[in-house]
Amino acid sequence: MARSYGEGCPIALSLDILGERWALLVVRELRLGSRRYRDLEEALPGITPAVLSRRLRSLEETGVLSRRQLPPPASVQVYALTSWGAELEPVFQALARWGVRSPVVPLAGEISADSVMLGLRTFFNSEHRGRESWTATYSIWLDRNQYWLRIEEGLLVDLIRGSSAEDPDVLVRTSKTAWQEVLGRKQPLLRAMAAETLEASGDLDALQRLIDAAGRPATSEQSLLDS
Amino acid sequence: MARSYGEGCPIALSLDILGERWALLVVRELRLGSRRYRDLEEALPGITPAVLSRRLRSLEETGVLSRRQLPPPASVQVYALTSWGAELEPVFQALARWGVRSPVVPLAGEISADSVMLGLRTFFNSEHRGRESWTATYSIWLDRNQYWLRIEEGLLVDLIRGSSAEDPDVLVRTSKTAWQEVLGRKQPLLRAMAAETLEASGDLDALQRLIDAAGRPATSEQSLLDS
DNA sequence: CCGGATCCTTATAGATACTG
DNA sequence: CAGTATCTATAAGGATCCGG
Repeated sequence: MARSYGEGCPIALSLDILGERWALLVVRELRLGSRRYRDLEEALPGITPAVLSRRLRSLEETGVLSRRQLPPPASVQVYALTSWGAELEPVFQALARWGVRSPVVPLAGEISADSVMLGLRTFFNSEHRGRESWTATYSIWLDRNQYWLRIEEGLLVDLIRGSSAEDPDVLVRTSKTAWQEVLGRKQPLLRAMAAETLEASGDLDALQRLIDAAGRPATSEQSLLDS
Repeated sequence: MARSYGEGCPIALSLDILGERWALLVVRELRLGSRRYRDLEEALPGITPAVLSRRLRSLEETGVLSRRQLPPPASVQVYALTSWGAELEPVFQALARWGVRSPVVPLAGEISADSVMLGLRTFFNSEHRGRESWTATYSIWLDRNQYWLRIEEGLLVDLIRGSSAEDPDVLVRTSKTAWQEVLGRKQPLLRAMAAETLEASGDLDALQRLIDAAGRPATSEQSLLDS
């Protein structure tokens, strides 16, 4: 927040806080829970230590995130969103839904497993299948990354890294790319299982429902620009 | 869009397109309709011609806005959002709702009449008063700026600069600051009228409903940070 | 190792002047 | 009016180094 727009507009204020390069991506990396400096550096290829350090300080000062010392024996420092920082969720949702429809600049490049799972949350449509509602817990492994997901009465109420104490209703083991293809409807669930690129056990019906509900509205290759 | 984050994440793509300084504020200025270069320069105090020019070119190239020549006799060039650019509305809404709750950095400074009217739209809550629904048109003058607003069955369906062919149900003439005080519940409508800081004619009941529905959730002076 | 700070280079923004 | 051109000041990128 070095240079301010100096306006009384809440949008300008948000941009004063989040508008510098890398700032919003640093926040994005904290959406699934707290992370260490090293995790952030790794998740943001291209960021330099000096910039990451400045952003963390600035975002801490403005109340978006907080730094905390984990108790011994871990004793490491982690960064986590404040409750106000967590309220950026609608901003991410809006940006993701907008970006995915980009008609000129193509969406290309690598995407992290975290982002794939967050995309599931972003495009989760609880209105799917005529409000059919279900409740289930999922443990999803994408390569080496484990996620825990809980749907309650058709609403995605929980998505975290790691596992939970309880046993999940569905256990999925797959790769990031195979999971993306299934979510993007490029490959039906059963076909991925037959091809052994996706391994699933438990309530397969609940898994199919999740995939149906999280399907995104096609990434508009042909959505024309209205000049 | 010079430097790209080079990610396949739709959020990163959105930031590639909108993340440079001033870019999103340029777009903000087009939310109420097309504007000329000069209007933008005036509405964005501090922007330099070189930066404005670069942003306009870049936003045009990426499909956010378009440049068009108005037909003679006007024959001037104006900038307008493409339909995809107009889909940024949820992003602005989310950013404004978030920024207004900033717990550390205060919301201070000047705000344009346009932004005041857009704030009305952002905080418009169609659920107000137990879904009571109404239909009305409003012509609102804030100092020298005229706006036209239409509510249909409790939904804000139209907000533009200028006027319409038809006569409005309500006509309001006031200053930007007086209007802000009335919207912010610092001054009741009737008191502002008595003090002659606000002049209104027509369906005053519809005016009161508009004010009730657009009231924002207090700007959290005391909303504490959860460390 | 982890969590940065430092130094140098390059790119972008700010300021001001000027032109078709 | 709608921008370019030029110059200066910041901030970001890249590489290396340092203390716990």
